[in-house]
Formats: sequence, structure tokens, C-alpha cells
Amino acid sequence: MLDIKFVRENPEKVKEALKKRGYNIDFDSFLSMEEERLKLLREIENKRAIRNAVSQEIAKLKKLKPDSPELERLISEMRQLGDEINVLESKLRTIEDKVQNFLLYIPNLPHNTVPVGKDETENVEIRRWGVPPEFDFEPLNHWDIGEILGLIDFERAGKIAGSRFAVMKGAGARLERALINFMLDLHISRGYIEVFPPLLVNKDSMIGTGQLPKFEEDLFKIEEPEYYLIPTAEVPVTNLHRNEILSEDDLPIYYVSYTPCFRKEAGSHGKDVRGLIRQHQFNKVELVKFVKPEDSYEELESLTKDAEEVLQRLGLHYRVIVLCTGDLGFSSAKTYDIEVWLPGQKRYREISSCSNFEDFQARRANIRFRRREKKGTDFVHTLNGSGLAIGRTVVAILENYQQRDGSVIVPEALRPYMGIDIIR
RNA sequence: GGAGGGGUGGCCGAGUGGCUUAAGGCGGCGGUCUUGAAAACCGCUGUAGGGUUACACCCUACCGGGGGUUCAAAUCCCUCCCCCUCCGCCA
Repeated sequence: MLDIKFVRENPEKVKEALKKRGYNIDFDSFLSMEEERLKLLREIENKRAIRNAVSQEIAKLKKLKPDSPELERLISEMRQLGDEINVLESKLRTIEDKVQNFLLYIPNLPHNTVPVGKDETENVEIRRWGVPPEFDFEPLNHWDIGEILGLIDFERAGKIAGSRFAVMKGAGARLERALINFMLDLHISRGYIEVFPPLLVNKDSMIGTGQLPKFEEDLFKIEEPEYYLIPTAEVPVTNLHRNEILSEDDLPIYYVSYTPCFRKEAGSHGKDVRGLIRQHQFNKVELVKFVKPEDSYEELESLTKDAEEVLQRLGLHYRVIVLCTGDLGFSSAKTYDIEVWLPGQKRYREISSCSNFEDFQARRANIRFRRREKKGTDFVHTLNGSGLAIGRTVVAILENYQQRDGSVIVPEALRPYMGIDIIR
């Protein structure tokens, strides 16, 4: 959420920044609502001040002259004032809801280092690591490899659940588990604290990180009692500190969290229908940071490096791109995507997305900290990034390490976790 | 699922309708004392919004969340959430 005061005082700046994201938002009605809100607020506060003062007088009078007509008069006057206040208060509530709702639908402002562009075609490549593997045969798709080696069963997954689900079996299931443990161990050794959170969360948590109210159709929801399945560990882990005031000494906080993730993939019918790329349920190891505002861009760089290290240790070629303003996620101020090379598809595919949300989520979730020598509180900056998506890492390993005879070599870093050198 | 108890400031803990602008303690900050420290003593000690746009000052709100009664609510009523104890069930 944007700072209401900032929007109120700089509507043109906000409008310009959002235009870069492709949002054309009318601030006129917001500004007049906001003006009305402040007017009502002042009016109510003045009346309340009068009521408070007179109530004190009533108390005194009741003690000294309980029978005076003055007492009756004041009480009836205050009764009337109270009615007036009630009317104004309900007006205020209505307009506050409108203002609040308006702000909840406004995305974050892009950082000034983010390239301006209309969509994903204008994202900018930052760097590459490694080289694509060369094959003296035509490399297969991961779903073919997975089927041939008996690692993935899409057909039976369709029977027991539906499309966009997979059953992992044998070495496939083991590969999934090995990757989770490998990534967790790596990030823990870099100072991240492991968290295993609830996979169902309440509405306030979804609002806190920005999934709600705007993106309800992407989420699996449970009624009675009302819960949402997490689309990423970002949600429960960022909300760990919702409505908290941290101490400056607590920061920075680094968490790493393995969780299953659940997404409806509502808008992507017909996209990636085969294979593991786009599933309703997938595993992910997520990195989440809470930092001081002045450190957050440095922290974004190191977060991205931490995610990249996973690919480096696995020996997988990748590139890093910075998302342009038009492709930026709703809550993010700046995002790097890490794209791994997939020989089966002969293209790079997103395997990690690392974002700095600045104080956007912290405002929504009310996560603040107290500085040593300053009064009051500041909002923390929150960041997160995949480190990495497990399913897509499985895809990358199968496609990059496949052999002519159909077997798949296990990357060296993973062998202690797999217990075998080769999957055949 | 049944019965009972409870959620108060960074922490502990008083407070059942009006000198509570939330007692007292701990912690923290500043000061006196001291060669220095400790102890003792004194003072200060929240968040947010608004008016000023200066955290000087004034006002308002906040005692788990929301709503209500009343001139007046931490205190009474309704509702929801969470925690604890016992019983039942259960991985």
C-alpha cells in the first residue's frame, strides 16, 4: 500500500509512476474523497473534544448540585451532540472504507533503476552464467524423460486429482526431496533461518502481502472456516511479523522456507499444459528478508546472488533479467528474474523471481521497527525470492543432464542427497 | 465437542461506570553522588491521526478485533478471534 499522505500531496508523481506500469488511474475522485474524509475527521474530533470536556463538568456537577436544572440541560445537550457524532461517524466509516479500498488496489511504484517498458518483451538481460550443454543427439523434453525413466506420472495424477498435477515416483520423488534438502542446507549455511509455516492462511495475511483483494481468482479458497491455500511461502513468512514493532537490533532478518504452493493458474488456459512447468501444486524453497530501508537494494542484490548460487552449484546455465515497469508484479518495486536454460524447449524459463517490495507490504501488514536514537517507528522493507522453485529445477536437471542412452546424470552437489550418481 | 478461567503500555501486574490525563514494579534513557562502577535518590519513558506541517504546543483515537448501551466505557451488553486448565475424541 502506498502512503496515503504521499499520494494526497503528490498525486501527479504517483500518476506518472503508475503510467510507466501501464496503469492509468484517476486520482481526482480519490482526492475529493480524501478531502471529505479529513473534513469529517476534524468535525468529529472537535465535537468529541466538546463532549469530553462537558462530561467532566457533568461529573462535577452531579457531585456538588445533583438537583440543579443545569445538569439536566447539559445531559440533554450532550445526548443530542452524541447523536450528531454518531451520524458523522457512520459517514466517516463509509468514506474511510472507500479510500482504503482504493489504495489496496493501487500497485507499488517502480524504483527509478527499473527500465521503462510495456511488457515482458522489454525486460533487460543483466548477466549470464555458464554455457548451455551441447548434445550429439536431439535432447528430449522433461516429460518424455520423466515418463521413460518412470519418475513422473501425469496420467494417474489426472485420475486422482486432475490436470496440472503430477505424481512423482521412485528416483523422481527422491530427486524432489533431495533438492529441497540441498537448497535448505545451502541457505541455512548462508545465515537464513528455516521456517515451516501453515499452508492455510487467513484473509488478513493475503491482504498483507498483496494477493488480496485484487487477485482472489488466482487463489484456492476454503469456505467454512474461511482459509486460503498459500500460493507461495512469501505469504505466511512475511506475515510472521504482521502488526509487530521490531527492534533495530533484530534487523536484518533472513528466513528460508520450504513449502508446497497452490495456484489456480486461472488466466493461463492452454499455457504449458504438458509437463511440470505450470502446476496447481508445486514445491518451492523461498527466501524472505526483513531489512532497514537504507539497505534494501543492497539486500536485493545479495538475495539474488543467493538464489543464483543454487544453480551454480547444480551446474545449470542461466541468465538474470531485470523486469521492466510493465512486467513488474503488483507489490514489487524492482524484480530480477533468474531464467534457467532448458535444452528440451531450447529456451530460458523463469526459475526464480527476486523482488524488493520496499515498504509496500510493510504498510499493508503493519511491520515496523524502532531506531535506536530516533523517536517513533519506521516501516521495514521486505524482500523475497525463490531459492528455487523445485519442480522447475527438476525439469532443468532432467533436460540438462540427459544422456544419449536415456539416463540422467545426478549433479555432483546433489549426490550426497540422492545416494546415486545416475538415474536410469 | 463439553465445562471453566483469561487476553491491560517493551515486559510483569493493579484496576467492575466519572480526580485513571491507565496505580505500582521491571527494563530503558537522562541526572545527582563516585576516581570509575554498583547501590541509592530525582526526573523522563507508548502508537497513530488531525491542527500547526517544528516529534514546542493543542485536540482525537487506541486496555485482543468489531458492534452496542450511556452525558461519560479498560470497566456494562452482544459477537468474533486467540491463549490456558479439565473431560471427551484423535494423528
